[in-house]
Amino acid sequence: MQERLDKMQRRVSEHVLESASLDRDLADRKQQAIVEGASAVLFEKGFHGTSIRDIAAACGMSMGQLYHYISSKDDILYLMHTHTQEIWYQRLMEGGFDQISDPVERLAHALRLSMEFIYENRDLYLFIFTESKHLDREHLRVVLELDDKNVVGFYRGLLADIPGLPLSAEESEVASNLIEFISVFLPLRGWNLDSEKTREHVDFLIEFVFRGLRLELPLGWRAA
Amino acid sequence: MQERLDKMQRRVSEHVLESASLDRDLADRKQQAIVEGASAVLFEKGFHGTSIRDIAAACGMSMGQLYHYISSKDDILYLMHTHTQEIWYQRLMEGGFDQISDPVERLAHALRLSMEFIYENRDLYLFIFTESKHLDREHLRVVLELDDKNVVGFYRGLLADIPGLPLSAEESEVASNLIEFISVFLPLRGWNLDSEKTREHVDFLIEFVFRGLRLELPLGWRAA
Amino acid sequence: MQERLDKMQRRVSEHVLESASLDRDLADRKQQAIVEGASAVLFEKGFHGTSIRDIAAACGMSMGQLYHYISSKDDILYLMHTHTQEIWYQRLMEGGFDQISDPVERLAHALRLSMEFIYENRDLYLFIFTESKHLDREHLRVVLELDDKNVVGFYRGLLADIPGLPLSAEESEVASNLIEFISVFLPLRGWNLDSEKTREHVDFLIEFVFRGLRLELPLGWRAA
Amino acid sequence: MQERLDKMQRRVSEHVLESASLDRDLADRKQQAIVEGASAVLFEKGFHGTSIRDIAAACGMSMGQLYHYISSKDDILYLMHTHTQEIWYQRLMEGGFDQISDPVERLAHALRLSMEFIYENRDLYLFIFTESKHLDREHLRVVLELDDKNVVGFYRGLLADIPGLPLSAEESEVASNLIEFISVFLPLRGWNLDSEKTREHVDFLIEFVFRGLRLELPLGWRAA
DNA sequence: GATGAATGAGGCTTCATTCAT
DNA sequence: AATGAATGAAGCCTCATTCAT
Repeated sequence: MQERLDKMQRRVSEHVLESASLDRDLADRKQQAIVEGASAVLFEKGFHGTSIRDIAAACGMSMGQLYHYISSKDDILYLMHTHTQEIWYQRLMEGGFDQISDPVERLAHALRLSMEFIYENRDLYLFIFTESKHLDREHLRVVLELDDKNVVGFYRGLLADIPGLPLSAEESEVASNLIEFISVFLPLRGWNLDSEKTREHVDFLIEFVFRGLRLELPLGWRAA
Repeated sequence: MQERLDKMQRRVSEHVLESASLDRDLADRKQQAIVEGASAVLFEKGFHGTSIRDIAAACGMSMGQLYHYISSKDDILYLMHTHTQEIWYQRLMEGGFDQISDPVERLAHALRLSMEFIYENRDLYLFIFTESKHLDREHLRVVLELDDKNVVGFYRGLLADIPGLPLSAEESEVASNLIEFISVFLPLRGWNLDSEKTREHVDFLIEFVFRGLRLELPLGWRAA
Repeated sequence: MQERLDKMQRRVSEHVLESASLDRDLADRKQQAIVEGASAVLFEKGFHGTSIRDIAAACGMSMGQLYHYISSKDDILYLMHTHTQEIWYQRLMEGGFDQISDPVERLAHALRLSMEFIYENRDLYLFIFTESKHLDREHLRVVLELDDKNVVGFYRGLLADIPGLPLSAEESEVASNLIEFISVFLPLRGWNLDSEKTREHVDFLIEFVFRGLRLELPLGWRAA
Repeated sequence: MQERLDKMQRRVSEHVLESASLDRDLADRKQQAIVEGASAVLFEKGFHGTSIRDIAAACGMSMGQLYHYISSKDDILYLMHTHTQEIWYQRLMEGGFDQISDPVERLAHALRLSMEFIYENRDLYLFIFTESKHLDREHLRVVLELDDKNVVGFYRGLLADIPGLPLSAEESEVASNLIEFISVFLPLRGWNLDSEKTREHVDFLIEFVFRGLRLELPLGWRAA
């Protein structure tokens, strides 16, 4: 598991910069700083509404410095995507998710952790999902690939571990993608909902998913 | 029912142009032409990537003429949204949906019609959902309001009509929004899925939703 | 003959702008204005040293206007080239060159007219010959093609008309290119020479070429 | 003769660096390495299209190291010029040119050696001639001076050595410059010509020059 | 009424050179 | 001594909107 995360992280600077003479560690740190520095402005103004000048200012970097660690504005969008996947995965690991042996319990726990995390980072997720179309073709390909491997693939793996899952292979595939989709429902389409009751909404969504999958929720799942 | 559609349509030109001297019918027809003419370019290049020149050319209009029927580029985005809601509603009506008396059957039928329609117009829906963030504040407000009234509200009404629906008020509200969300799943996140099996996927999604809502699917629902 | 000139001129706006809705006449006039307006700055600072802002200012146009009539800075370089070929050809025609029936006399006259014209426009020719390498691949191809057809081709035609020219086909080909080359000698490499004696230098160059070609100069050729 | 070459070489580092503390020999060697390392990139991308980073990378040096041996990017252009003159002169010397006593034979031999050398180094010559305009004023002055002294001056000397040369002083001056000019004809304007027949073209050019100068070619000159 | 030429601020990106490490 | 990260001005180009014709 840990090795997958490492692979994921290492990919970041690989895909963004190729310059031979470059301190890779520094580059990674700076890219991290860019993502963190840029987030607030990007969430507020959107990707197209934010200029490179805005981003440089928000990161406390000069434009020139910025361009040492990215090679185009699109790279920032790309970094936002990989960053999102990384921190999502990290949260799952920190949540002790991988210490649960029962696969159904694991699914329930993963759903709750995921939805809570995504809700906490709702600005980020709203940004990611509405701006992903603006990635250029090559970056988009990589991001979708990573998503398929790491996020959808994660749920695919969870479902596959459940013995006697009453779904066909094709249904499982749809379900894996659908679960990811439903997990971002609150940031993407939750504006009509009472934000004081998020906890209840998450409970409902988890129940909804389990029923949809014809699974019984484990005992005491709400205690999570 | 028909009166709701009328109200929806009438809103379009109201919000876009205020000039009293304009023939309202002509304006509506031209706006229709703009939306239809612009769609292909917009889907291909995205809203920011498409210039007013591109749109004028694609509509076979001069830029001047274009600006007689819209007052800013943003209006076009707004028109795309209202247009989408309109044709969605129209399809539902044409689908004979309002002649079904059993509320559960009506829900099943509405889901199928909706998902099929949305899949047929997947470029449009992808566009709408990824570009909605770029509406300016006022247009956005109106679009969300319309969506809440016409689309979410539509599902809200359907659920309310089901006697003994085993959901709390809060859960119903979440569910109405979630149903709309799931109905656009295929265009928004279906890229991993085999496009030859869309029919199966729609079936699965409908079953998923019904189970999620704790409802039994009506007999013969697949025949639809 | 006149038809060749027309063809040449018409090519200019064809290659530079494709936009469907564009007054072709206006475009041609504006492009002419651009070439004429930009020349002085370009000669002084070179192509790379001159910014689009400089050029716009020198032409009395806004940058936006400039870009209605060109589609990139490179286009200006391209226009300079075609413009040069045009005015060179125009001068030859005005010089009554095509009313001379004896082919050898025609050559002598063409050489003198050419060299005089090129010397008068020495800044332009210096610019053209030293900056041509900076044309992008496609424009370069077109320019070389035009040069081969119109300028080198012109000399090729003159040589071909001379009965009993004591040169092989291969030698004629070299000679045609060499004549064009020598005709720009003064602007390109004349800085060591006394600019008061240009007339003499031209005479010498013409004699040099005729001797090189094993041709006798026609009687009274100096009077031209 | 040798002393002229030495003087030429010594000038290089003199003009480029003034820092007294630098080992002159090391500096010369490094500058040599810079010219040789940078050539390929420069020919491919042109002077403006090549960044200092590109050059440093191509030379296998760090940017810092590069700036120890040059003081500005322009210096590199300057070094390319002096380098060109040096290797040209070197080739002439190696070609045994200075062992020929008959002045007309010497001219013929020099022309052939020159043209062959220039053709072999056509990328370099094309570069030199098209980029010389971008030298800053002071460097340009020096380069032109060196050219006048070493290259044109070389031909001037050869012509002066020919007894009974049927040219006036003014004509000789033009001729010296013209000979240099014609010797770079193939790289600069030879693109229309069949590159398989370069040998023939050189022969023709030499004959052309000799006839132009009213000189008889020495017996057996083709055997060279 | 209809056209499309004109505006000009602002977008992204590059790069020669310096200098802290 | 040697490195390459950092600077920031300046480069080319776009485009929503207006308005003279």
